[in-house]
Amino acid sequence: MLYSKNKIALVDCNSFYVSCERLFNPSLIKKPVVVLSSNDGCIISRSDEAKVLGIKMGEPYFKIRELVEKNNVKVFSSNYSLYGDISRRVMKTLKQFAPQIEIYSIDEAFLNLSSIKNEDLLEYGHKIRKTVLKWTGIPTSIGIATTKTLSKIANHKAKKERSDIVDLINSDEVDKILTKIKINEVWGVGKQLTKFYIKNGISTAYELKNISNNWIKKNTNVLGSRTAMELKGISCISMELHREKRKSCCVSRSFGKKVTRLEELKESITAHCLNAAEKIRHENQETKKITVFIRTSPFQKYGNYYSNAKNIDLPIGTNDSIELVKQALIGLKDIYKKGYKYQKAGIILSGLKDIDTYKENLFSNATNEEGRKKLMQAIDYTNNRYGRNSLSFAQAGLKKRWNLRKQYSSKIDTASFHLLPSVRII
DNA sequence: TCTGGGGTCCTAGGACCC
DNA sequence: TCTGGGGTCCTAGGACCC
Repeated sequence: MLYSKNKIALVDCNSFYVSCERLFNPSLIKKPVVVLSSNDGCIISRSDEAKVLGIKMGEPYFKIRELVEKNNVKVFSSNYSLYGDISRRVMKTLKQFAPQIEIYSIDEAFLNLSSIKNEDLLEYGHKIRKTVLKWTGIPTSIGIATTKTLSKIANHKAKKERSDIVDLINSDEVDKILTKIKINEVWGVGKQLTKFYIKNGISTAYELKNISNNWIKKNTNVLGSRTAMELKGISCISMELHREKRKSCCVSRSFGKKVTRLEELKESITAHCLNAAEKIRHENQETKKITVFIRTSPFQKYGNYYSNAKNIDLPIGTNDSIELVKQALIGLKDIYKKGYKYQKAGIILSGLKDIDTYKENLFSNATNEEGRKKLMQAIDYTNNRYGRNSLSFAQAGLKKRWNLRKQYSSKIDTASFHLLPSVRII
C-alpha cells in the first residue's frame, strides 16, 4: 500500500463560549444563552436552545434584541481570558489520548488515532468525551475519518444530529452521508467556491468527491483540488504538530461610539501598538513593517465611506513600543481626514522574525538600545504581574471615551486570582 | 443608536534583471 | 529606428478559516 490509512478524530467543543459561561453559572443550563462578539456587536456562540429560537450565527445583536427579551435569552459579552484558559485545560486533557495532536482553534483539535484498532475507535471516542466532560466540564462532539476534511464532515454530522460521535471509518454509508452534506458545508469551500460549484452543477459533498481530477485541477486552485482529494479519502492536508510562530500580528478594535477627532484616533492607535508590541516581545519577535488603518462604518447609510491604510517600512527590525507608536502616529496623520465618523482603527505588524534576524545597520542607535530593552522588559514584567495596562503611555489616553462596549460580561477570569469567584465559609 | 477580531495561504501582476 | 524571452522577487488583494 502506498499510503498508510490515517485515522483522524476532530474533537470540537459544543457551543464553546456558552459552555464556558455555564461552567460558573449552572442556572444557564437548558436555557437559551448567547455570547456576543467584542463591542457587543454580533452573536458568536449560541446554546442549542438559542438556535431553536432561530438566532443565527454572526447576526448583529441589535437586530434580535426583541427576540432575546421576549424569550428571556441570557446574553454575555465575550470573555476571552476565561475562554482561553478553559481551552488550555481541554487541550491538555486531549493530549493524553493521542501521541499527535493539532490544536486547530480555540475550541477544536485534530487527534491522530491511527494506533487504535478500527473496532475500538467508537469506544475510544466515548472515553475521550467522557474524560473531557469530567475534567473540564465542557461537552464535545467527535468526528472520526481517514482525512481531516472527512473528519470535519463527520463532526458536522455529530453536531447536527446531537449524536456525540460519528465514525466514518467503520461506516459503509459514507457516500450516502456525503450526499446529504451541502457543498457550502464542506471545509475549505467558502462563498465564492460555492457559487462556482453550484453554477457547474455540484451542490453536495458527494458530487464534489466524484468530479474528475482533471476538471478540478483545470478549474480551481491547489486548495480546491486538495479538498476534492480529501473527500475521496486521500489525505492531502497533514497534521501540523508544532505551532509555528505567527508571521503577522494585528490589533484592531471598533469604537464603542464613533470617533471624529484625530486626538482620539491617536489614543486608540497608541493603545493598539502597545498591545501588539507586547505580544511580539512575548514571542521574542521583531517587526520590519507596520500598517496603520482607519475606517468609517461600511453599514452607515448616509455619509461617505472612508477607509485608508498606510504601510511604514522600518529602518531596522524592532519590537520597541516607543518606536512603533512613533511610526504609527506619523502614518495615522497621513491618512486621517477631517469630517468622518470613524468606526474602527487598527495596526498590523508584519514580516515578524525572531529577534536578531534583522541585524543592526547604519540606522541603528546602539547606545540607546540596551536601555530601551530594559525599559520594555520592565513594562512587560509590571503588566504581567499587576494586570494588563497597569503601566501604559499617557498617549494611550486616560478617559478612553472610544473604548469598547462590554455590557454583559460575566467578569469571571480563571486566569486571574483577584477575579476568581469566592466562596464564603461560615 | 447598535454589524467582531485575528490569522493563513494563494495568485496575478508589476518591477527588475540579463 | 528596430524593441525578445525568460527568470525571480515582492506585494496587494482575495478567499478562506474559526
